[in-house]
Amino acid sequence: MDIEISQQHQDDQQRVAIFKALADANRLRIIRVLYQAQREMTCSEVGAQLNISKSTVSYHFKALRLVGLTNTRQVAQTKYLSLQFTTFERYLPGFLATL
Amino acid sequence: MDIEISQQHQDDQQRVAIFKALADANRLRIIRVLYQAQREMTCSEVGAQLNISKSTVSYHFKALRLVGLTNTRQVAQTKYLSLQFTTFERYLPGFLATL
DNA sequence: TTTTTAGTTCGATATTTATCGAATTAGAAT
DNA sequence: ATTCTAATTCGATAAATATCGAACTAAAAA
Repeated sequence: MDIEISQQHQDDQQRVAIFKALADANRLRIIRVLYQAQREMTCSEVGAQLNISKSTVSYHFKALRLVGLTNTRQVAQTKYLSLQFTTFERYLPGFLATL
Repeated sequence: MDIEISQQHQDDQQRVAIFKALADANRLRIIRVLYQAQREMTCSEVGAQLNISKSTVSYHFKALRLVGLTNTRQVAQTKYLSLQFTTFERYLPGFLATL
């Protein structure tokens, strides 16, 4: 019983973190761009497309990555971002399709 | 085209508001309690169950109501809260089942 | 080796937010 | 009319967050 409760509590921590990550217009835009492009994108690319400073984009990229909503693949100094679909499936099944 | 973009933007405003509303452990607990109870609940009732002060519960109730995640039915000075399923369906289909 | 490029981190700032107890409102019950 | 009950609002406070430009790091290119 205690185990179940604390498990639920832990899941809530993760849910809160994920919702926080999604509760920002720029991060939603980043997710949409990635979803619609159906491919990886770099920091600069997203920054240019959405007209946000590179430091801010970097900040948001990190926020998304930290809660497991995105993946990073690094090639030299360039980082490619993509959606981590399993996280969406698990915590927000059907959400991406609503974008 | 502009119409579609601004429509998308407006939807994002709503999405951000909804995610903000869900990005709080106490509000998630309130939603779970309402979902599992499968019935309306009052401010006091929820406050007692979750051990939160009544002013804080009232604050959270309002937050949930303002973004359309819950309904209120008032009887005299007592307010009964319930989930607004249509909002969940529209913006977070399948989410409630993950709780 | 110098210069360019991609991204991160830092410092500063302004805004938002969660929380509580106290005061308040409005209705119910005595 | 007084008292009790349910909920909201207020004031204060502490914590989190988004943003930018500037400084920095590390790798690629020249």
